Amino acid sequence: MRDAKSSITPAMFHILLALSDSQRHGLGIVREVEERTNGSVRLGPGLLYGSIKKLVAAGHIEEPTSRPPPSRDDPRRRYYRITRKGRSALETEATRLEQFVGIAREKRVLKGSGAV
Amino acid sequence: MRDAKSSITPAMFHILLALSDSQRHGLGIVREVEERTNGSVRLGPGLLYGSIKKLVAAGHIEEPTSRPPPSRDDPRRRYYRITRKGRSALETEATRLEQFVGIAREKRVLKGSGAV
DNA sequence: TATGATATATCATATGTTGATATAAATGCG
DNA sequence: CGCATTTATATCAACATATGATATATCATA
Repeated sequence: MRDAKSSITPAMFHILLALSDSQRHGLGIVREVEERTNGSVRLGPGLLYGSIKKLVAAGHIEEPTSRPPPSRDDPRRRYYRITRKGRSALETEATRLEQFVGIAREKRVLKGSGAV
Repeated sequence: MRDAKSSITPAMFHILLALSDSQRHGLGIVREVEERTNGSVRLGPGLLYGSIKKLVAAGHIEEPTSRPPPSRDDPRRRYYRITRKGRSALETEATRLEQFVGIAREKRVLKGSGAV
């Protein structure tokens, strides 16, 4: 919906979150997101590579010059790391979601979270 | 992105959340959402009425038989209230968002929330 | 050296969002 | 009262985002 000032898409949020603690390649991002969310978020190839392209264009992520040691590397892979700008956008979005969860808690939508 | 088993859209989430503590009419929903989110979520007419139509079709919300006393009513309004099914879908989505915020916290993306 | 797994990439289609436009009735005021 | 403004619902074309099939190539291994 109409968000206050240009924010990231849900797919971009998950990609940035996956890159927030480590650089990863495309399918590495997919695995991290799937594991962390218990399979509730699954990024298909169209969404993944399309979103990566936009995130690079926006300066939210970039390809690092360094790669893992050849023993653990695979030349087909393209690695990405989050930029300062990307981390800032991610933080903004995480804070927004936190606010939504807070509203849900106030309205007693979430089970077992007595506090108001 | 590809969510585990048919879930609601972001717009539907906010509409259900606005209806979770009171029945409201269309523009009443818009106001509630805008206030609660500090203006960060704004529902335009296309998204509002389109989403309402789908939520009714899905059995997540319904039009109540009772209306406010004539003194406070406006016959142009169409009121809606959340159903059991809608509340369940809302709870599921709120729990998902809570999980995402938890991940962000673990990855130290959110400022001033020391705990891991 | 074949086979399956991994990896990136694109595309047509489907779904979701935006904002302009339309229509009409309620409200406020000189 | 008469008239402008606000409130209210509704639709639509254009645009953005997501889905899943398809393509291509390389890697790992039996």
